[in-house]
Amino acid sequence: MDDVDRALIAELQRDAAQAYALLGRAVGLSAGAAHDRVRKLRERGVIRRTTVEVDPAALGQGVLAFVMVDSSAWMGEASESFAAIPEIQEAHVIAGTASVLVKVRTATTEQLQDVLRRLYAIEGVNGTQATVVLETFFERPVRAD
Amino acid sequence: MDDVDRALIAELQRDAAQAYALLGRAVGLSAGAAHDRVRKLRERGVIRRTTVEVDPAALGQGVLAFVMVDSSAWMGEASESFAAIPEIQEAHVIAGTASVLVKVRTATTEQLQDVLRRLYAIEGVNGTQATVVLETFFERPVRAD
DNA sequence: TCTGAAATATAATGTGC
DNA sequence: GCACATTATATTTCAGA
Repeated sequence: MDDVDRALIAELQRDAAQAYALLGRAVGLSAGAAHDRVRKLRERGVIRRTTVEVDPAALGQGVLAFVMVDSSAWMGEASESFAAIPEIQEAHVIAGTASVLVKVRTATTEQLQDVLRRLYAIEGVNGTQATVVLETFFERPVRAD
Repeated sequence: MDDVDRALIAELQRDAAQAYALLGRAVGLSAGAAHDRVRKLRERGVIRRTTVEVDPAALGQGVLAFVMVDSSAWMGEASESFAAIPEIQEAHVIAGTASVLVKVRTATTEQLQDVLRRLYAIEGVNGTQATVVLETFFERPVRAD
């Protein structure tokens, strides 16, 4: 995991569809060497997968909200309960008054309300505190360099 | 933007490195037809780019926190001020008491503290309320199906 | 661990349906 | 808009340094 690996990752985050020859040139390596390093980064799990970034609004998910989920019980084993709600994009156990923070995308605020209803149905959930996003400044990949 | 397009996007989110022949088979299309639809989805901006998903911990960013940024002034034009802090992965203008919600990744809590310091330095920022993530249940792509 | 080249597979394009 | 065929291009592998 040296500077060349980090540069490769940064390039791949920018465009994972480019040829290895180009990728190698960007970091000062031959196509074969770039290929080899990327393969190892995948094997070691540093690179988890190649994926596409989509426009949520184009998929009919123009509403973004963060929801603090308050609970009475220990939520450390409740991962599946949250994963079962498809509108939830992220779920994190947090330190503080609430116990879980979730990121939710829906088409409408009515659907957001329905997600809150389903969150209340999870065993141990006491309350929710939803914060609706008015504008997203930016969402960018994990910093590689 | 029909069900086939949505299925294509879901498949590409799972693995954007697969061949068009496989991709087409997964949604009941020939390789050429799949290729054509994906090209159009890119042109229309539904698919923004092909990228790689990385393990933040492997890049030395094991600390994740969400920070509510309170402000006195209107923060609607402050995008660049937040973007200038590389540890900030996402920044959203929100409805509610705070005005901006940011997602931050650092190596240590000391570095998180330093990010808070830099947030305070932004014109109009009154205070911050950081919530450290203890465990991430999941982070998954935008729902396509 | 890299380079360079050869074999193999895929992408991209165009034609007809 | 889809399927098929053809060309161009990239991936993948391997020998050698």
